[in-house]
Amino acid sequence: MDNWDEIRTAYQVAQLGTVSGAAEVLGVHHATVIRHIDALEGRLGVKLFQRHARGYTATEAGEDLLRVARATDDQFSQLAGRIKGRGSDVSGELVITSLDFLAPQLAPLLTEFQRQNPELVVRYLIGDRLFRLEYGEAHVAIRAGAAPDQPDNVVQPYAQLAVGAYASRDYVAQFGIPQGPEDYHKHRFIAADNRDSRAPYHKWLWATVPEESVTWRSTSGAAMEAALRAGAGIGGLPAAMGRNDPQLVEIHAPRPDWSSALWLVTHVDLHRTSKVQAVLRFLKEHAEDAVTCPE
Amino acid sequence: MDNWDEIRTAYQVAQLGTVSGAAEVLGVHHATVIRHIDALEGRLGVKLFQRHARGYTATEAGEDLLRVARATDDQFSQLAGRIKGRGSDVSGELVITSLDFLAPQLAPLLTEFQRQNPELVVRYLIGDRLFRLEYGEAHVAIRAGAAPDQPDNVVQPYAQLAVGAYASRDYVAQFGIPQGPEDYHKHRFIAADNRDSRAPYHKWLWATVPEESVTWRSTSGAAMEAALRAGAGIGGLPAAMGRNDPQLVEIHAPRPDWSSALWLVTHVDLHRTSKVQAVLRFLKEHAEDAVTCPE
DNA sequence: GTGACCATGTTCGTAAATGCACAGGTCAGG
DNA sequence: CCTGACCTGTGCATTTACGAACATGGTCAC
Repeated sequence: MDNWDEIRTAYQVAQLGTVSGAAEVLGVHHATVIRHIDALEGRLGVKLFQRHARGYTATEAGEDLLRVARATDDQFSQLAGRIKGRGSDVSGELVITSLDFLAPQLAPLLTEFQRQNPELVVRYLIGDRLFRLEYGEAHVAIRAGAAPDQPDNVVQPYAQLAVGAYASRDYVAQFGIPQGPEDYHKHRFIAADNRDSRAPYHKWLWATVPEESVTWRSTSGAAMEAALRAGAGIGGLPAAMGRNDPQLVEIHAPRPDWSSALWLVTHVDLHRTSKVQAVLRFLKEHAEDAVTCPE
Repeated sequence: MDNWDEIRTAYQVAQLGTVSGAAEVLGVHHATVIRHIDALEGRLGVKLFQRHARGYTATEAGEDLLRVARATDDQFSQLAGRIKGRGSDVSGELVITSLDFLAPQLAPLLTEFQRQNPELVVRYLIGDRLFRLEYGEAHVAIRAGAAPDQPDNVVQPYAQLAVGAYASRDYVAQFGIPQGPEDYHKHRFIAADNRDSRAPYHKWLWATVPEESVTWRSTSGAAMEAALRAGAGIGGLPAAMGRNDPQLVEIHAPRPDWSSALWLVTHVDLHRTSKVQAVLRFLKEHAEDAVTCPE
């Protein structure tokens, strides 16, 4: 039972009773309708209609087809409504991914966006691996560093992430604040456990701070943040986080050479959907509030 | 949501995950598959798939389509099975029509046929009007008289209906048996209330019997038969009926010029179906047993 | 009866859908 | 690092399917 269009044609004929009427509804020539019916009957080996001067009347098989095809037509109509509806409003799932250290800033933003679009289900993916837009794992990714140049990905500049150095009040009470690089050997630093990290702050860190002073290392940004708050040492943080937290002390104000670019990345197939467009617009409008830090 | 073939194509792509795989299953070129997808997405205004080098993965809309189309595919498969099955065995309805006076002979035949095909539902239509094969009102019609020459009707000779003249025992006891036409004016005859009837017996009757002796007239064959049994007069009956009924007396043996031809008529669209073929074969095999009367 | 109208059915030229060939890319395995 | 297999994507030639016109037959109203 291949060639669903012929079934659709037969369905209209069965419903209307005439070839001409079906042809008009379907927007094709009545010769086409006749050919479809003949082909379908030939393939099935059963007459679906009895031909007479007043039109076509369905046989038992035709009546059976009429019932099935009517149900199919309904289902397809509903499907089209759902799909088109989904296309024009912001609902369903929104899957967004980023590096973990952006989670504290992004989560409130996404929550507000969800408040504006109650139909939305937010899935905020953070993992040790990069989620791949090409496989549909996420609608939007927020990436840091050099501009991604993946084909099929639409890249927009999002914000410049201001990064400063912070420590907990406990740490400052115990170790003080370094007045310059000459004091670094007397301090403890937190860093990513990855010498090849391309993040500007970490490149600066490994180049400037004595290795023996980098006493707390982790592959997890969240773990590093937790260690920082627990007083393990001085760590780089987005300025928006460090400055708004009364428990943290700013060791170094954000420096231009520590900042890294943030990019909004979407797959080209999803970029033009209204849902993705809406979230991109929202994120860009609120970028300065949350991610960058005014000097 | 027109063009069901594109939905079917998208369904296969969603199920298999690759354009090439879907193309192979569908028996078309993969370029065709791509064009179908593009056309469908363009019409819906929504991306159904995300393209990447390893294939296509369905978006939410594509997943929705997948569910609906899978159900449709199942239903169409079942439909094809039913229709093809219906084509190769004898089941469902068998609608047959005839003139009413043949009912006593046909009914037992149809019952036996139904016994051989238990799946069959027999609808034996008899009415004051001729049921029309062209409109699908019946699968098989049994007609009497001259060969019908309706277009689109397949006509086969069925049997020669032997007609004799009969009366009830009561009538014979009262009036006796006419020895020849000269006695007819002393008898009572039953006839169709239609001087233009083309039935051979009735044409003979109106031409031979004095009009004042035709004392019981009806437009209904069943009513005439009932009147005959009630002793209203002498009437023509199929010999198979009159001779097998001990309550009836044969006034005249069947005469060749009274007999009329019976025809099996089917609509050309139904004639080749196995169900119709089966019933036609059965009726012809049992024609001599029930309808004609061996001399 | 007769003409108007509507239906199916067929033929033929054309346009749209299809198949083909090739390019470009990714991924897995040696 | 390279190679082969497999996927998508695209321009071009071809075939299939379609639409226009006409023929034919039947029904209904007048």
